[in-house]
Amino acid sequence: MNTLGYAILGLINKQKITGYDLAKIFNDSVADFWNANQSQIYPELKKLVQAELIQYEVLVQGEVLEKKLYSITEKGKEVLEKWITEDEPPLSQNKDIFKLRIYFAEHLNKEQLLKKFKNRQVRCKTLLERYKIKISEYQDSENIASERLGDFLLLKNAIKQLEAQISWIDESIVYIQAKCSFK
Amino acid sequence: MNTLGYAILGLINKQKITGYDLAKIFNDSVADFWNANQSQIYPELKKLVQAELIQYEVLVQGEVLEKKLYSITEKGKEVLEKWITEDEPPLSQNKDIFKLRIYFAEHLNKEQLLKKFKNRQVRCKTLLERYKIKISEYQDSENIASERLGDFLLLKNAIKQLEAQISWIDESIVYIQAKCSFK
DNA sequence: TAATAACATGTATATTTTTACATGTTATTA
DNA sequence: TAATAACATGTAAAAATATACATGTTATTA
Repeated sequence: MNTLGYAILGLINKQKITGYDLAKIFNDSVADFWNANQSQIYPELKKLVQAELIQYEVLVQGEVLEKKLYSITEKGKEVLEKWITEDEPPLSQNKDIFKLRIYFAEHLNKEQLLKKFKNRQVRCKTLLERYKIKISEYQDSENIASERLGDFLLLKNAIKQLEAQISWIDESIVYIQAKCSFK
Repeated sequence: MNTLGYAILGLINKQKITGYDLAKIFNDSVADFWNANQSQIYPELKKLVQAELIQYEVLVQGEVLEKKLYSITEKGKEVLEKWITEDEPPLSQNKDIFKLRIYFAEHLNKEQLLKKFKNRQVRCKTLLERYKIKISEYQDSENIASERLGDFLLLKNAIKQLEAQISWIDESIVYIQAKCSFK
């Protein structure tokens, strides 16, 4: 079974959920460390049902619209538990087109390079603001329910990473501006 | 053309190089923001040759071993230049199994969770040391040749990101240890 | 009430990436 | 000199992922 399967299993374990809402979670909350689109999610759900790791009940909304509400099975819980406690793979490399282009920075002149950094800066700051709003919902960080612990820790992580990213961008901009020997 | 093609093009543009050495670069220097293995690299090289973006000369090493030394063409330079100056795609999401598991932290008890974090801590610190050694080669950071500017900036980035990661891990460990309400 | 946004589930196709295989050479070192 | 690690190029097949399509429903709002 692949990682996406476990990701879905873990999300379904948190709450009964439809495929559609799973897709939304992959685009929102979880997006910082995993993602998937609906064309992956629906087939994967089918596989998980076949493997008897999840099951579903059909709800009818309105007159006819059927939606499948998935829940985890006992077998699913066991499989999930086992996977979570497995040893970690090596540190993952993160593909990043922006960084790849910066790596080839010699092709850019000062203005072009600065433009790239400033564009990235805006994007990072925007995202950081979003995360900060999210984390402000955890006022009482001393006393977080265990089912929200993961969310909280990863939100902290995302914020730290973004702050580091922004700090790097700021320093790079200063460095590039100061550098006169530039084509 | 896909991003890997541009990555290879950019690397070949820095220096004439063999497929084998490209693979090494993808596992070493560039690994922090892009990677590829030989089964992707060789077919991609073929495509680039067909598209006349690169060319090669055959070198003979020892008695019979032929190796292909690739270099960029004028057309290749133009294509590369154009790609580098393109607008950036949205911030990329980085899939990370460790974070995914932490997101499901409610399944772990205190010791298990701490073990995961401490394991990650060691790996990050090891990598950080490697990067710090690398960056120490740039003593005179005021005066870096433009063809090494990208390397330098990205090394800085990798170090900042790792430091942020480690700081997050440290704080998380303290937080988890202090948290008594734990199964 | 008509238009539209959001909800909901899926398939088909193409692309990308990984894993494993397959073959042989050259340099090092025990 | 025999064994081995590193060098070197590639293919086959499987798995994962992305893009686009296809269809229809329900809730909102102008």
